[in-house]
Amino acid sequence: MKIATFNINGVKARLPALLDWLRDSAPEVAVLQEIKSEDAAFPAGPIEDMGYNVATHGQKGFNGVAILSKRPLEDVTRGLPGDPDDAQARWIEATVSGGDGALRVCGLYLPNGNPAPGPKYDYKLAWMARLEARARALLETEAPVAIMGDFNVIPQPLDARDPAAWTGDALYLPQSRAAWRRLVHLGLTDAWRALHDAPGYSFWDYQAGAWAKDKGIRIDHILLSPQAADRLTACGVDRDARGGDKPSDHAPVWAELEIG
DNA sequence: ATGGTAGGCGTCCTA
Repeated sequence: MKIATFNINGVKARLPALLDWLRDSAPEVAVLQEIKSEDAAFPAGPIEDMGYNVATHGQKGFNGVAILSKRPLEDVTRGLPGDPDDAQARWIEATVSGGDGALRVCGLYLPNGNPAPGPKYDYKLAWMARLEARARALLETEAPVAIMGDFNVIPQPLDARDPAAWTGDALYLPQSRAAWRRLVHLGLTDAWRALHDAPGYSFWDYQAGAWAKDKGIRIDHILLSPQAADRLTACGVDRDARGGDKPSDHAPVWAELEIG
């Protein structure tokens, strides 16, 4: 089962690029971030025509997440637990059943948090604390779970071409990276880092020729529960998508799990 | 080199 995450930065502007990527990479399950669309306006038709079931958790103008799956989506839930007053659409879960087991898929768009310090950074850290609580509950199920999306965290210096440029940024501040470590240390496997020593960038700013100079960062991650990590066979970044026509500023990240 | 670019129903905000 090939699973993938892709921050598409606006589904309306990105629909041709999204359809091209789905055709070329053909993930079984894909989570999307920054759809920047309400549920009713999400262009599900052309995606369903490619054989995907679609579940969205949208919001007008900003944020918004979705899950696409060639197999039926079961038990869909929307919103990260822990704060009933949080109106930002950044979390969606669904179960995808394979022939020999089910995978709980979580798609997330973690708050950027800039400028830091400030209320946006406070929101990021509070959101990460809620994420840790949700991950702990998911791990207690002892089932295959994938928590994936745009984490807006650069875990280590290796994950940035120019780490010094990110000093003081909410994506790289010690508190952000400590919260990431607390999450992973619950018992999750960072799929890319488990299989690769290479940087594995997934984001390049539109500005200042970052893509041309490969000044990237790795912020799109796939975290696996032990029961999912046992079945991990490959992980990759679809860099071609970043170099295409009218690209997102992110590239998709995918993992292959031996779940039939 | 403290700029630069992109998307969204927007005369700015978010990234």
